[in-house]
Amino acid sequence: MTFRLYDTATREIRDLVPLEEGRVGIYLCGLTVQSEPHVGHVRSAVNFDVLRRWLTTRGLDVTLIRNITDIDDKILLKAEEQGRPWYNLAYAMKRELDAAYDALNVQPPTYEPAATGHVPEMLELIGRLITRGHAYAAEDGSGDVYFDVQSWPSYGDLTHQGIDDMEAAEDADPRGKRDPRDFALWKGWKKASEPETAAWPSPWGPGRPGWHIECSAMALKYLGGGFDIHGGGVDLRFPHHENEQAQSRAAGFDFASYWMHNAWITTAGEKMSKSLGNSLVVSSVLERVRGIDLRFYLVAAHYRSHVEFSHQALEEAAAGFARIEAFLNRAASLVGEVGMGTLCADFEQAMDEDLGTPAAVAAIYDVTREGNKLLAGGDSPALRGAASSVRAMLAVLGLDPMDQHWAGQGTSDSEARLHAAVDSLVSVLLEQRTTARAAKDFAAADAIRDQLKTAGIELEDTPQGPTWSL
RNA sequence: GGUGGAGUGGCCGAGAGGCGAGGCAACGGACUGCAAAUCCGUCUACACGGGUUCAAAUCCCGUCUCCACCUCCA
Repeated sequence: MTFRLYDTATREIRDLVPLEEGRVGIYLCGLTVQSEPHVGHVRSAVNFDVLRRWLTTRGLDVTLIRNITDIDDKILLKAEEQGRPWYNLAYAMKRELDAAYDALNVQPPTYEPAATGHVPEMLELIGRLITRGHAYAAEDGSGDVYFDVQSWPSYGDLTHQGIDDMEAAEDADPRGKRDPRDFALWKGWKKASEPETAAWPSPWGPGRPGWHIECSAMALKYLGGGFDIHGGGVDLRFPHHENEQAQSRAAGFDFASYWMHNAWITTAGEKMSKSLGNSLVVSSVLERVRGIDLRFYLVAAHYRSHVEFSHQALEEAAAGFARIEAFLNRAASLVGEVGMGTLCADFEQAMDEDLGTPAAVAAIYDVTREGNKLLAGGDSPALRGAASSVRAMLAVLGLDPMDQHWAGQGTSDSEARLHAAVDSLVSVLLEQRTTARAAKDFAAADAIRDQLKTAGIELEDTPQGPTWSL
């Protein structure tokens, strides 16, 4: 069985055949760090994190590069509005982003290059494009450098558009362009409105890189001239990815073999976008549910499906996840430690077919149900098998509740001690209740149960005796 | 104008010619002193109108509605 992936460029699901056997190179467009990350941003990160984890469990050596765009128009604009240096804003937002990734258990990439650290590589690439006749310095003295789309016949291939069908930019200002569709590789420094710290020296005068060239330069540097998968959100297909591909291939590199794009999360039917101001900032969503619940919600939908975000759906998902989690906890209390078991066949099959996480989750529920039936029989090899299998499958999705990563999010050392203290108190009450029940004094027994419930403690009667949880 | 995507049961959400994905909620049953939890069962859906086929949510034609991208949005 081989892993199959939907390739946006060819519009079909095809076998993933790595350029180098046993190794996979992935470049994921990260964020422009200009504001707090919202749920849509982390969806992308979570999807590619699942891809990475699955390829790794399939025995592939994965190199994942996810960049940070830490210089661009909007960063400069917002920093100006907020009256602070642009690099201060970019760094602060980068830290927010890291916190969001961590809250959702997104593994750090192999490397996370920042645009500002790769200006020499970009200049070299731009120079190469000029030499090959695919780029030119603007003739208006602006210091801009543009890619010449007319010089590259396959421009538009990735998104299957003919260049003549494309709408010209709204602002008819051609600046120094030969064709309105030409895009900037390098943007000359505008002394009047831009800080000196945002300009780097170049053969065309001081300036800063265009957005598209950043990703090409960093992908080529860390993954080589040809690599396996390039990913990002669907909106990046055009112009960003089209431009990346054009400039990279025009410079003589093969670039990405597969293009993978995740769909949107919308709110109220509209795209979640910074400019619309309807962003669901991750930190505020996490005030209502745990990070693991949000991750489960994101993983339970297929990455290419559009998701209409709602708190109700999120809470339903959390309720569903709680059932799986409860099974693992009950199993653990019977068998002791639950290890990492084997993945069931349905799960593997689902994941191999273009990361079919919805079917994979269904497979987890199947095993959970079987496991719950086995629970009545006490400790058994079958129960251990079911519990360890559930745990292993969850781990592939980054959702293992026993992973210490999640433990950090709610169980501090002092909380653990508090839990132990409450446990000893509740145990006394549970003994009293058991005695009362044995004496058929149900009024007294129920009074204890109600009392605990008022305090926020739920009881569960199991064949092995009563247990409690908050 | 160009290029794509979507419409599925009370709700969320898979599937892409034929064996009722799964989850949440609800209801019934088992278990329980009663509950909770768990298990079993019930709720047989695919925007609309045609067509192809032994068989259509799935393919074809048409219609409606919604969404995205078209030069710096995950």
